[in-house]
Amino acid sequence: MTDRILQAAGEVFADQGLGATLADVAARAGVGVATVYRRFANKDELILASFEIRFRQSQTDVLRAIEEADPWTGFVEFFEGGVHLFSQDRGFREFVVGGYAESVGWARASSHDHVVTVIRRHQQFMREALERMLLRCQEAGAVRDDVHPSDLLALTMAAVSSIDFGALKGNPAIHRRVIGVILDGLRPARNAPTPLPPATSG
Amino acid sequence: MTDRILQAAGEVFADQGLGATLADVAARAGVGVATVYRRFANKDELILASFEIRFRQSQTDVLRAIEEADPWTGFVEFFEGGVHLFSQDRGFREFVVGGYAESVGWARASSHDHVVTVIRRHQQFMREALERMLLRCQEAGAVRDDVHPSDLLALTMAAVSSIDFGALKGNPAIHRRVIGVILDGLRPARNAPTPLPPATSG
DNA sequence: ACCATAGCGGAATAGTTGTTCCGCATTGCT
DNA sequence: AGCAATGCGGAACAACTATTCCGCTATGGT
Repeated sequence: MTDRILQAAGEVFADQGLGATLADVAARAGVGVATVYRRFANKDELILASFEIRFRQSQTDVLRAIEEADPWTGFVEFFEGGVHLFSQDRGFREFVVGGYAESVGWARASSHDHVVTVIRRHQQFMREALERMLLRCQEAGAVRDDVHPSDLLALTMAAVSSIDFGALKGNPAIHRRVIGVILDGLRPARNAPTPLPPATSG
Repeated sequence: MTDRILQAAGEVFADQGLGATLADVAARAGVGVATVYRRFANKDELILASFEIRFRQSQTDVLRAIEEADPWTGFVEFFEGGVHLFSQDRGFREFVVGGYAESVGWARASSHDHVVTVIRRHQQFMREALERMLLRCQEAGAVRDDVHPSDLLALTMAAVSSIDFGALKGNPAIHRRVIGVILDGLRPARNAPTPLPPATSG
């Protein structure tokens, strides 16, 4: 039953965002709210648990990028694939872009500490992995030297945030074009721009 | 008194975001909530009115960019200056990035129509101006040809959203570096990257 | 000075949502 | 079957905030 709730939470948060009601989640899971609370201390814990699969996926994505033979190819695949992950989950976007992870919104329940710990651990992992990915690219001359790992986080968030713009404008693939521009901006030098993906696909 | 309320609203929304309470605004203005409601039909109208100055500023920024002798310089100044505007107003950021302008959040009161009209007018203006700015750059060979005006909006929002990341991380200038990368990505060709601004200034 | 009135502040209202509580059903044991 | 206990659903509770209402005050005219 825990699984059914997690599944429902994942779906509801993915398409309504974090503002979705626990009543919605419960209804979707076909259970009462109390049952949700019996399995998860509070909404934050539920959100966190429902995102654990996303955390894992993100981590897998970076690792794959690092293991890719060509550093730059790995980098590009991370950006495109990793960011694509976000395009399917509005809740996860709000979670990351909105800074929920470190803002007041998460200072609610007694489980605060646990939530913060899990998030910090994930952030730490991502930070280190991104740094390695970046360094590898820079050593190979694939990425300009003046980019810092924290820039990468910010650029990722920037790219992610453009997903909502596309969704809003009925142009769901526009974030791929934004990613294209950003990737080109990260190159040390180039004679011609890498063509952007068409505005409508994906 | 209307002015005092607007002033207070501007300040409160700027540093607490759109979630700020009308009680906060009233207190800041040194008046009761009822007085706020006597001057503005509801919260949306107040928000809108308090942002009108930002709308005007944004419009001025684009126009200046278009009138700048060198198209690319104008473009850069727009991005840096225009986006800088956002860095000082969390509410305005949420308004633009969060898609408040066209999302359900604004389907509240009876003033809905008025609010939507004003926003649409501003968006229309910005869209056209950005398009002109972009075209001018492309004709001068300063910006790659495959960029579309709607990409510009998305890129602007992406850059804006990175402001919050910087604020969160205690690195308030990181959005300037994000802008730097994006601008470089918009160039048709270049031999070396344009150096990014240092991570700590501004 | 008195009165009428416009305009104010803050309490009361209404709606939303996270969280808890309670009576009931179901299940498993004897 | 009878009983106990586990676990459920939904109603009740609490907190928050947009919005409205009401009694009072201050002002301006006579």
